[in-house]
Amino acid sequence: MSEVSGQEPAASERIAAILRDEILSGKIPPGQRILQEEVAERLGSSRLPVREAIRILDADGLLEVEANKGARVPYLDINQVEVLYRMRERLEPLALIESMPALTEADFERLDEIQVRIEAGVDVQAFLELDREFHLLTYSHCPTEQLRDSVTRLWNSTSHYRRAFMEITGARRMWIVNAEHRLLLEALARHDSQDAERYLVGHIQRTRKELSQHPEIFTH
Amino acid sequence: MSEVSGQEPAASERIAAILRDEILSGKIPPGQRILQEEVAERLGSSRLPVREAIRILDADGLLEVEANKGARVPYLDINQVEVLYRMRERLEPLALIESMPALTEADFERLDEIQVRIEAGVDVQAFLELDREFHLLTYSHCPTEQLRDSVTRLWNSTSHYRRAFMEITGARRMWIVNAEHRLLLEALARHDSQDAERYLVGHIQRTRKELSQHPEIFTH
DNA sequence: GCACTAAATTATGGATCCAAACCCGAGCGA
DNA sequence: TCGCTCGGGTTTGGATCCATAATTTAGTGC
Repeated sequence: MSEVSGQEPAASERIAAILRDEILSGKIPPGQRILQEEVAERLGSSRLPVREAIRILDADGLLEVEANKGARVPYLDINQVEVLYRMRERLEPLALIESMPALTEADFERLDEIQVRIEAGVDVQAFLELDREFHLLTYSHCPTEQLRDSVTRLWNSTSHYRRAFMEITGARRMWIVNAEHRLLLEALARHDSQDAERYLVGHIQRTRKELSQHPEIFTH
Repeated sequence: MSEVSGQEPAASERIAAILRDEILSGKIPPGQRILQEEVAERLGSSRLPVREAIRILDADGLLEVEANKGARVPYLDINQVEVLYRMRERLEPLALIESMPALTEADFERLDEIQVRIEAGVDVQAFLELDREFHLLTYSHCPTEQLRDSVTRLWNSTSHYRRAFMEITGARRMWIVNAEHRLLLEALARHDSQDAERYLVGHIQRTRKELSQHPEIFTH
């Protein structure tokens, strides 16, 4: 057999993953309507698994669906994004605390590798992907799936605005991100949950404040 | 036409609502498998809207689905429920703060009415429903849908264990709940967000601690 | 020329049928 | 006796077809 995979993921999962990528990468921007038939044809399936995929992405906070009117990538206003960031400030430290004790040596090596690459200077798209992997990796051993999922949802639904922010501000203040990441890593290595939580909250809070100084991101 | 309703909610929504009720009320307990065909026949529809309903309830945290293996109400162990309570301790104060300024006179009247009925003494099922309405009403004006949904998810996925706890402990320590609710109401009436947050966190924390003293709830 | 209406087009929602995966038990062999 | 394999039945996953709701467009009357 050509497929080595042990478990074929259901077609709906596969389609959801593809659409998720396209939304997170900005290929499908906020406001754009998702046409079931168009997606089905493009991905070579019937409309049914697309419908299920849309439900999945709705649950992920990436789409909003209205009965008989279809699905679209939601526009968020500045107040909504602010609240999403405040949710992150409260939930992510909990995920970090739950995950921290189980972080392995391999995790720390990967985290360091990611941070080195960020510091080497990368374009916006690469930074967004690395930054996402960095933080979600620090939460990855959190044993409670609901918490991991909630955090992922928050990252998903704010990704477009993080990109818009980065594209506006460029790499000017990147040294702050790097300093915060380094401090966080150092606290994690010491297994100092208090410091780790403090640095993480500061990191998210600062981002929120800088973001709210650019209301032009939210005009559409 | 006999139906006055302006907007028929989709069948999948209707079915999801029915199943949600049955899960929250305990008619469908943790561990029980959901058979699509059985539900479809019972509710007089085809399997398709049931499938969509299952996706919705999965997103609500009420079901867990596995590819090709169907959906079931998840068992949670004591550690998972502890983390869900810690999430509540962090998220619900935020929802309360966001909602508080928009609470109306009618809301306060309803809150008082609910509390009076709780104090009058009710059975477990009625208490659970009133308590849920009480708290969710205090969050109802939170303008961010994601936050309201997250809080609702947390209430949903812990409801079974709240019931089990109440059935074990009975009304013995109900006076504490009543005192906490009254203090919370009073702080809300004063528009004192600091006090309201403090009382709310204490309320949830105490419940979590009492719950964790009854590990027998989680044996199955 | 503009506004309102009605029909046609388009997209989503639902039902039925078929295919594939999983589960359980019987039978065989070590 | 235990374990493995093979097969039938059950259940979920996917495709196609039809119904219904929304949108757009063409037409008509003022």
